[in-house]
Amino acid sequence: MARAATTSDVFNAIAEPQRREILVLLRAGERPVTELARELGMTQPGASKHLRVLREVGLVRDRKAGKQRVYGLDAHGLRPVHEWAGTFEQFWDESFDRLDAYVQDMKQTRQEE
Amino acid sequence: MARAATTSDVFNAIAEPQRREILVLLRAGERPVTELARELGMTQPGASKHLRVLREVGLVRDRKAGKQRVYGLDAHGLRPVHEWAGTFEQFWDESFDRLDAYVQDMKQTRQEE
DNA sequence: TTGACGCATACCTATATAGGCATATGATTG
DNA sequence: CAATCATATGCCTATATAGGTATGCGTCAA
Repeated sequence: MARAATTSDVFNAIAEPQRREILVLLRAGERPVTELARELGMTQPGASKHLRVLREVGLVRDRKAGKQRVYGLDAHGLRPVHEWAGTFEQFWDESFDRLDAYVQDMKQTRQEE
Repeated sequence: MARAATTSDVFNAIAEPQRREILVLLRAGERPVTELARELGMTQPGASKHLRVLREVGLVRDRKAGKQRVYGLDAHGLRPVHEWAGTFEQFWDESFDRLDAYVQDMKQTRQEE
């Protein structure tokens, strides 16, 4: 099997650096495709493709504005990411003393089996 | 070009659902490979491969314990993910930056799906 | 030393991109 | 209607997996 589709979920969608850049740019406001492409130094088709992925997972939405199609941020879908990573918060501040203690525990437990 | 390598950064590493499951499991304590594989219903080589990716981006550490190799969590690398997603926090609760009512309607519609 | 056990790797296959380029699609204007 | 601008897509290539299977390697017990 290949890697999971980027359209399958938000975690895959934001795995791409350029897509994260797009989201950051859109934080400052809506933008048409060409402007996004220009600001990020990518081709127009390239920008459109990334925007499509972001749209399919619901991180951006588009709105027609004359000849242009304006993309805007919908960061709602990033909340699960934030919360998921947040569940590990207690582990990244502490020293590993605690973990090491746990390790010793496991070691003993196994030896006693 | 193909997609960026999973080993390139944490965002790519956690894009894989099974790897996220591994991290969640390790939150409860260290575990040898075989036990992880059993608990997650994957083959031993499969678990080893995912663990390798996680190790290369620094999300897990391994320690030899006799015949076994025990893997432990090092969630430190998840902090950037949490913080990055957090920079969008102001956008997922309240009204959108400069998006109009039309956008709000779209938001509600999608949330109801 | 010989097995047995636990794990990492090599190898192979199918798949999903990311990108570049050409072109179809839509909308706007003269 | 024709020309033009703004985007989206189709097509093609090279690459990076995710998984499965077989196997090599190191460790421990008898």
